[in-house]
Amino acid sequence: MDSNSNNNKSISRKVVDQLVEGYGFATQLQRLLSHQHSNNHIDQTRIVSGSGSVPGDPDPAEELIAKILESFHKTISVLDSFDPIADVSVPIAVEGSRNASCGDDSTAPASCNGGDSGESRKKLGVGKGKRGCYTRKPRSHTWIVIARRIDEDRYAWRKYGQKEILNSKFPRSYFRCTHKPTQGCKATKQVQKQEQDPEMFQITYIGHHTCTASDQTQTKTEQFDQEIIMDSDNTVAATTVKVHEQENNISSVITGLSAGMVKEEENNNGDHNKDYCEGSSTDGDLSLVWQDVMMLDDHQHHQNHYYHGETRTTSSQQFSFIDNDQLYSLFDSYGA
DNA sequence: AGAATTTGACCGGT
DNA sequence: ACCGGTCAAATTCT
Repeated sequence: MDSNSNNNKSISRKVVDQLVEGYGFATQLQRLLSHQHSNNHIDQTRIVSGSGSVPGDPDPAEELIAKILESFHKTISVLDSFDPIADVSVPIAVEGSRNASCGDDSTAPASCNGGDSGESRKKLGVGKGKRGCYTRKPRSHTWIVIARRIDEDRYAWRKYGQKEILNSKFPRSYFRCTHKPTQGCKATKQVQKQEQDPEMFQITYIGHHTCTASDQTQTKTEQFDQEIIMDSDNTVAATTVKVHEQENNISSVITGLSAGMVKEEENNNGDHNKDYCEGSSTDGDLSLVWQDVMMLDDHQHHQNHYYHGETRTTSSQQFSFIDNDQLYSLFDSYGA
């Protein structure tokens, strides 16, 4: 049992390592392509997306592509080399549809706080009506973004907690949707500086926004995904990887590099991220990059697919969402 | 004054 | 028992 789970963990670690590596390459490639794109008028033959490289020209893009392929190939090999049969059962979580009692669900009856009267709240030590009474909800839908800016998403967030995390240099901050009290929006996010690169933040989004943007500037909403993706304003931004989660959280963090401005966490106090709400940053819209990656085995260049949606091409595109359904199903099925 | 953040306490999962 | 996530009073900000 134990050895099995250890084995699983080491495998998943390998997988993640490889993915991280591949992801880094992919990011570089994007930069490269983007750079080439910006130089398009000078040297059109360099554009990789369409056709071809110049014969005899040692195209760095090609090399990167090869590395990417290799990296992801290794990943697949790792998974292949692991015999899932040995591990057997994989608890497939029911996606978060319960959420029983009090908790932060605004629709939930005030069962545990005894009506949540201000009275009872005050007597903390005295037994019931204590704060912190909630039921931990199953982590429904989470994905992780590595970004230099924590306001990348432009939603309106309110910080509700901060905590020192074991083995982490930096505390983790907890945010919930500003509209939770009014609209019961359950979206939350957690922000934590990366140890390896303190300029980068790991942002874990949990749940989708259900708030409507009635009191917000809805104009952003439709474009939200793309905004995250490219953030043309600041040239930035986030190399992102989306990670679905079923239950036994895999929290695989896939890092990426990006350049741009840094915002410290305090900036989140400010107003700049108050103006947007609604539109979900999420799955439905994200391209199925991962599937493409997984198929690189058989096919060759899919890099064009990394661009999501309407190709609102900007020279500073720096993104890539990965649909990780496949990754997760892999992880799940290997019990990672 | 109201909104947002901070921070220590508390709860639940492992 | 420990640790992470949430609550809510206190504090700070606008």
